[in-house]
Amino acid sequence: MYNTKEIEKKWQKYWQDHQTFAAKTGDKKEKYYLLVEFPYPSGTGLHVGHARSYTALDTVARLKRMEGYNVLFPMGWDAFGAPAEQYAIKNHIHPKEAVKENIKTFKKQIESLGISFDWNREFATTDPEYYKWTQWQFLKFYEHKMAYKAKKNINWCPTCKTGLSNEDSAGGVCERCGSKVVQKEKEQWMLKMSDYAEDLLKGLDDTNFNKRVKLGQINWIGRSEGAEIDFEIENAKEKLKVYTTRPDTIFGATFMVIAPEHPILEKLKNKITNIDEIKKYQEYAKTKTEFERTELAKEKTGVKVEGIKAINPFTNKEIQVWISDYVMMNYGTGAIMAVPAHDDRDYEFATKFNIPIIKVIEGDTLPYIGEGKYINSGFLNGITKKEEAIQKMLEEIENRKIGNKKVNYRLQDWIFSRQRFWGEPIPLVYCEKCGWQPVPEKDLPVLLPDVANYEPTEDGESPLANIDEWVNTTCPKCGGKAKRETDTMPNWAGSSWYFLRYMDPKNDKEFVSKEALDYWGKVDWYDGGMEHTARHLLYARFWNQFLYNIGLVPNKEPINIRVSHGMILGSDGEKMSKSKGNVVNPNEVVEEFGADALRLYEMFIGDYEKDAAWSTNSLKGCKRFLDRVWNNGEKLNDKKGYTNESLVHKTIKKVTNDIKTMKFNTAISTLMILQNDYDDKESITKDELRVLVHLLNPFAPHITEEINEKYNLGKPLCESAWPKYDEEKTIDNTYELVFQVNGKVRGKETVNVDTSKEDMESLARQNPNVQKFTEGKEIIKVIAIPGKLVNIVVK
RNA sequence: GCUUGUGUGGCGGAAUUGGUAGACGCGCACGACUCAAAAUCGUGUGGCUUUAGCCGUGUGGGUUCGAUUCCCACCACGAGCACCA
Repeated sequence: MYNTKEIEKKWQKYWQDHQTFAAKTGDKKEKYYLLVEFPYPSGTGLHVGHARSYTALDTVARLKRMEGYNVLFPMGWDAFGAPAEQYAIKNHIHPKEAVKENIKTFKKQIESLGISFDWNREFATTDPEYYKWTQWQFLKFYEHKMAYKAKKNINWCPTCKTGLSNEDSAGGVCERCGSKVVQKEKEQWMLKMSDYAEDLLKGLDDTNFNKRVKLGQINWIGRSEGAEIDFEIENAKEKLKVYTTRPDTIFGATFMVIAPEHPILEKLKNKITNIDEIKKYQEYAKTKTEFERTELAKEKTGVKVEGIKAINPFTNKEIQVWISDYVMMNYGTGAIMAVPAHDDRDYEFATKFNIPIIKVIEGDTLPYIGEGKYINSGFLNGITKKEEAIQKMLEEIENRKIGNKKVNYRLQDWIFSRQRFWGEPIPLVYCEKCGWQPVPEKDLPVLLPDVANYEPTEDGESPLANIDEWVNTTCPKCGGKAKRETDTMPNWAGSSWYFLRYMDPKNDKEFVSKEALDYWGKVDWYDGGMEHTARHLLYARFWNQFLYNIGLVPNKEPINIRVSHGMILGSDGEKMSKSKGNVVNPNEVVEEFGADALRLYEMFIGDYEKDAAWSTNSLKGCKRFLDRVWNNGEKLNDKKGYTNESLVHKTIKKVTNDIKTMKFNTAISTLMILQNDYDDKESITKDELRVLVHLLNPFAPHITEEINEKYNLGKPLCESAWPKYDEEKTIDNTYELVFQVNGKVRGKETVNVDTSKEDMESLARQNPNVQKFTEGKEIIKVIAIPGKLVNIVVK
């Protein structure tokens, strides 16, 4: 038989020695840029899920190369992040050491799968040569007033004295110590992503993302059309501005609700008679974690603001003002007009606190959300169409100058600060005299200090704040004493532009050369996990659009196609995890069955975009198929060409199309059908074997190259042109004509493709079994579809 | 709750400008080889009845000569978002 380990090693070395996968910037061939999300090199090593997506795009990459494209298929490491930092704190080593080790393991594992990455372009986000440019780009944001500092709440563990990500504070408790997480206000660097909401939405039209990916983006941006309307406050000059998508229901607005943090409370505190109670509620709202606000706060809470009243501008009636945490300060204006008859939340609130409810749209139940006839609504009465009522109301609001149309987005500005050690330092310094100053370009990168011992600070600052010799510096403007910003960038920063760097990874003069940007253009095909299709993709698009707007990149949208692969689950159908004991280690699979069998199986497992459960038996089936392909070598004859031409040409056509449309499983089953045909033959030609191993090569690159060489079928497959099919030869001369009576199959006959409808019909009538079912019955209709069937309808 | 996707044999899954449902693989059964087992090869494999047929793609209806495919209602499961006004 054959030794998978020897074969794999041999061909991996061949590809390395011949630089088979090196992409050439500026090459005359047409470019094709394939990208898989670079992994976080965790200590646990490669997951079979990584193998799935890498193999999938590797298959496409190998096909595209053989079709004559200059393929860029790079790989790198997204290596900043909390796990490396925590590991380092615990073991008193620098995180870069841990990262180095993990990358080594990961790389070795990926290489053992024979993925055709161009390793010449490898880098890690943690390389100073890389994060220099991440910092440089941050300064571009700063320079264009797209970065600013603002107070924001962070999840805070009072015991560990550290800020926590939402993931680390799931369930409202600190993941490490179990203490209750609270909200703490902190000054943070922000990127003005909300300015780009409309562009990020519109830009989707210039991409070929599939529906589910586009929807993810659209939901995240969350565009809504409505109006801002001013409500007067009795006895005060202040007006209360609300945002609503339903101005048509304003006659039913019987109270107002404002967010606990709303600034008007401070402005009107002298008029508010229950200010202590209000303050108490504000405190209560602040201590609530995100978890409590969503999970536990099923019941509405709130406090009536005594002493002030608002006026409904259309009914001119006094209405109550309440504060409640179901209104968010960071969306709209932080205040709403509540229409309890026609909004679930307002209804719940009004019933709980006995606030009047006025119906303005006819309907049987309360709250009634649907469309209907307007009542109790002055000039809107009698209208039945929502759109019409909204339009009329908007005109009236603008005529009376009490408000205007307004589009809102859920998309918020990007909180860009992290109080962590293991991230890109934000390259700014603070000078008492000159304020915030960017670090000059010549001083980039701002390196992380080489210390092995660092602990979180008492007050939630980054661990960097404790390292005096690093913090203290001079002001680039006045030369006086200054302090560095100690916050670092989020993990998302480095991954927001890495696809650009791959185009020109060694450049120490620019983040990417213009030449490389112009040559490689967009990422043609980007694959990643479902968990990244919302945020990461949005961040990357935002970052790129910003670079485009300041003239640094040639395309506004950086990615053409984005696909999201399904997960590989354990054999029990559950997500793989150590605790469940259902983890499959790709190393062990390669060891026992070989890389080709693993690759083939992961592509055969099912629909690429869906989750799939691991099955070692199915894997063995794929291995058996490879063995049968190998055994073809035993029965080669001296003849030339294909004995079953139409099957071969059909196979070439289907495999080619299926790979390009990600139907990897059916591509493989088509190859299995071809092999089954060869198995039925006494002997096969070299041409027949060559075409099979060629088509199989993108999936199983090692064994196919070995067979090709062993039987002198031709030059190495990776250096040969992809097989072409002849459309004419895929068409059969005959087909199996189906006879139906009343839609049921009653007989079949092989006929010539050009059999006329008349002949088809008479063949059907002559068929004994058809006669049996039509005998003594009245024939109403005969339908003849050439190439398919004849259906006789009887009564 | 909203948005969205998916429901096909014992299992993973094929097939949709509406036209032979179950390709391919796994598993299983029987047979060959073997002292025996594994591996391999061959045959069969949706269910029910057997010369032929009936039923069958989550459930109920509809359109059609013909529906896994189109339409309506419902059920189940998964994913994403989650008090966004």
